Amino acid sequence: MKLEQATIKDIARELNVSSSTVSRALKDYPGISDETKRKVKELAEKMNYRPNAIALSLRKSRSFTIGVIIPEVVHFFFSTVISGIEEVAFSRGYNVILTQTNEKLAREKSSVDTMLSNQIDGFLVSYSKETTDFNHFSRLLDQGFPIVFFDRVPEIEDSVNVVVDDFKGSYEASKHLILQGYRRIYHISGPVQLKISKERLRGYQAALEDHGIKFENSWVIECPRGDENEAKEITLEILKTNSEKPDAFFCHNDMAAVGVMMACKEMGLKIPQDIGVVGFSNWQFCTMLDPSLSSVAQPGFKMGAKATEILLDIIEKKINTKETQNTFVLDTELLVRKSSVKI
Amino acid sequence: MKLEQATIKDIARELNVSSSTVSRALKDYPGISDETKRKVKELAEKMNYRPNAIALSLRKSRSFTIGVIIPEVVHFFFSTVISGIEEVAFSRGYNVILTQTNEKLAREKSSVDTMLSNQIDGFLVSYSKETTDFNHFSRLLDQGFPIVFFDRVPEIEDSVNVVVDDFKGSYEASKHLILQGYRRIYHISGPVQLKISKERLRGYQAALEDHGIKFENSWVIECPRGDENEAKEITLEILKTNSEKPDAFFCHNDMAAVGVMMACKEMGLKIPQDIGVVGFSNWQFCTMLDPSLSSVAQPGFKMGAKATEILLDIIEKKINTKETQNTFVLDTELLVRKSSVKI
DNA sequence: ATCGATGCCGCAAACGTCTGCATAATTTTT
DNA sequence: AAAAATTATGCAGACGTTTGCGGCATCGAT
Repeated sequence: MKLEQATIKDIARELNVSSSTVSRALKDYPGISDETKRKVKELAEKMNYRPNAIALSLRKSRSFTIGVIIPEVVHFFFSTVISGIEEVAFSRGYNVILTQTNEKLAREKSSVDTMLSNQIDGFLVSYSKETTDFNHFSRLLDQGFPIVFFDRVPEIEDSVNVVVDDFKGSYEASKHLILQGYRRIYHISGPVQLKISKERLRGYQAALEDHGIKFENSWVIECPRGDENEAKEITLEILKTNSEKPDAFFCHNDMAAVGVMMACKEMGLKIPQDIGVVGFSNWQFCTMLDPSLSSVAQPGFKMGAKATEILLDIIEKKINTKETQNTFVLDTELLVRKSSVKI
Repeated sequence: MKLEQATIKDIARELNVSSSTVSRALKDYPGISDETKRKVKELAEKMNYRPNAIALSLRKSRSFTIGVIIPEVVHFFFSTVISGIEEVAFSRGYNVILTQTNEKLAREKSSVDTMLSNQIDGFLVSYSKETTDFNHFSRLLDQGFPIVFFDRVPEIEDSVNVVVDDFKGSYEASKHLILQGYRRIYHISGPVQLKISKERLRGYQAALEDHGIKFENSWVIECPRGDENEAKEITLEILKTNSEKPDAFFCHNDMAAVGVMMACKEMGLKIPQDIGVVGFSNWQFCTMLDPSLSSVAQPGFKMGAKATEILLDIIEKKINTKETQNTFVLDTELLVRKSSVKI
């Protein structure tokens, strides 16, 4: 059953005027008498007229819709980003259509295609872990199509990016561990192909060097999936085999940190007395853990809002991609909790 | 900068045929020679032709898009529902446009409006905590517009709903606590205006009665916000003032359960030895807590998938709203972990 | 040679809205 | 009183697709 929606034509017929007049009256165009405007608006109200956005899109070749592509909504961080995106988009009269890639490249590509088919005005993208080739995006960028990348950003010339300062956040977290007296600080790192993984690793290394701690390659362990089970396995492995044991872990994300904590408990090690732990992203559960987990908070809402503002400015030609700075960096905040404070 | 997209007309001009022919050739309609089809398809490929979904929507008065309205994406449960929705929608050729209401009625209403403006083919709705009047939905239902409600469902005649068996899940969880030897089982309940809150309360009461435990009204405490801080406050209050102390808590959701656990720890009570705790929803963090939290798992993905299947069937007229059963109930699963097993 | 059937394709209208241009009616200016 | 300016409205075409209908060949059968 289709919804019988009143159209401009219906109003026009009823009032014995042309659809042009109705269209202009509704939009308060000049050159329409106040009397006519009043009648049109009244009837529109009465007939519960609702403009057909599809027809408008076709006519204007603009859909007032932006496409958002993210890896997974279940990630707390991404879900806060979404809120920021919606907030700005709605307040500026845009709709949001969203798809998650589930970290699959194929899904990412097909999402791009169907969104383009739907004539979206621009993209907001955080790409999948599988994505190493950015042709499907750079092709569009070359044609001048508006895209803003956030969080996970590509290394493409001229792409507009919004990121958090992973390096600094990572540096601060590592420094905090050092100042607390931890010395043998291991790093559970993320998948190396992601730029954020590299940045977080760099921050960690820089902090160690700056504080005169000689850094060992064996202290860095990659944890590609980044979930707690993987991290737990890896940590157990380390705690059981390594001759010189770690006394702290700085983790690429909070899930990994949980894995580390579980492994430590299993080995009878006390946190934070024997082992310090710091995570990244500040998931909701950080405060619920025992001990509560120190973490680097990423401003998800702000990132979503900022990225959207930039994208809409580009779409509305308020800024020019070629002229604008192309990477916007947001600050993180280190939240110190019990897991990293020696008593 | 707009994307210069090739249209059917462009292909037609290039090949000296009419747009009708191109349209039909692309869709393998009968009555077009194989030769022409080949040429059209080849050129379409070469020109990177992508159908304009907007034009199609206008022509067909169908957008192949469904609108999803949920309270908040940060809720783990809802984010899994979204995955289920996307999965089914995409596989059946539909797009998804999503908005969160942030539990605000005004936002819910305006979302309905803009989505209707965008000619969506149907709604998938879990309404906000503020919503007590369902006129904005029942009006549409009366006109035969396809809507499926999930999780939070209204008590409207003829509305099609997908829910989990809150009663049974709640009953099983409470029974489990009883069988573990807990007797003075308190219930931290959700906002009373939500049907799910009522159902969970009923299940809890029924379990107690069936096992000969005399039920006291003071054992049920409403926790409207449902976050851990609120629950913690309330629990501390109970533990400090009540003369006859509880020996277990069955909570309306996992966040509340965390609050209970924090309060117990603060009071020096051991879980599960002194106090048993069971939550609801099985958030990711349940396994990360210490002790791990027993919880009633809701099949979020399945719920999203099921609701979408039903909605699309209604849209495509495969089923008739009047004839079909109108409430689909999915089973929950009690996941017993350490927080509720006396050792 | 005629007829009917069949295969291939184009015309034109429609979906709902906007907008440049023309037109008609009214008022102002000279 | 005629010309010019202003005001209020309508016409028609466009955005990109689909689709009912009709037209023109070609072919086989009678």
